[in-house]
Amino acid sequence: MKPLFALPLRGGGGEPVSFARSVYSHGCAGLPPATITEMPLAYRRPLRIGGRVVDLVLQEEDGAIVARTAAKLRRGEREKIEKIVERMFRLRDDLSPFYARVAGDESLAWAAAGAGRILASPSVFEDVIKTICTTNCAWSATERMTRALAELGGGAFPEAVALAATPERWYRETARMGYRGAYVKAISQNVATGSLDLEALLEDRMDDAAVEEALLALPGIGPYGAAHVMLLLGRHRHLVLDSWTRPTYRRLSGKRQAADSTIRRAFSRYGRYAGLAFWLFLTRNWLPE
DNA sequence: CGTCCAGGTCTAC
DNA sequence: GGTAGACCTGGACGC
Repeated sequence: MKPLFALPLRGGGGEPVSFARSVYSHGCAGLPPATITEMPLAYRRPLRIGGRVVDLVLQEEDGAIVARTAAKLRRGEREKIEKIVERMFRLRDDLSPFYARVAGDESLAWAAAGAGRILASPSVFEDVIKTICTTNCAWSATERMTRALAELGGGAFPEAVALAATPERWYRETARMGYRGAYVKAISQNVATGSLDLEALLEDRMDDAAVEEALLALPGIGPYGAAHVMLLLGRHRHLVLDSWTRPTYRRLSGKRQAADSTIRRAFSRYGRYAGLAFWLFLTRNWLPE
């Protein structure tokens, strides 16, 4: 397969980007959820483009993210895919202030080698829906729900129009989403009609408070979900506090117990990168080395 | 077989 | 603004 394009592994501030250390916070970016150990070699990701599903392979070569596909692309599609990959790796984010901040840090200095690109989905819509599928259930249930969604979409995550047109029965009996089904369908309907524009949350001009407010207004998205989606949007202030991160923090920090307010205070020194610092602190052992 | 709860959120006080 | 209770589902666990 010939390369489609090569995106330099550099962030918005010219800082290094480690392909192997670009991981997603949850199973949210991949379908099916890829494992972290696959990342250093290649990242496969089915992508919907021009009304069909294209299998995209991304890997690191000579300091760049190289994309390939066996599919025949039409005019303009290569550029579209390039934009999508740039968004997924959040290559325009400038993490250099964060790297400067952790340079002398005992627990996070390692991150300055290019970690912290939390892989996002091709669309904010996909990230939001998948995040809802992580709430109040075991991880196995999240995988089941996202697998069902991918299957409905013919291999890639379905578009809002398709989800809006899917009967409740499917949500209940096939995806087995329980009460989440109504949330997913409602959001999909609003996106499909155009009354809700989740992709607008990608705009840099929006401030964090406005993005957070818009996310919290969505059914099924609360403080946890908003913090999670915001990390995927490159807005790193909020800590993702849930039933996995809380005990993991206690285990790694050696604290017997820690209230949310205490954890927040412990990471407040990272300022607008507090949420990213927290996440990297928790997931260091997910990464190679 | 019943209870609990998992990478929470919503509603009703 | 803060806090119980309910909520789909299905695996884990105790009895």
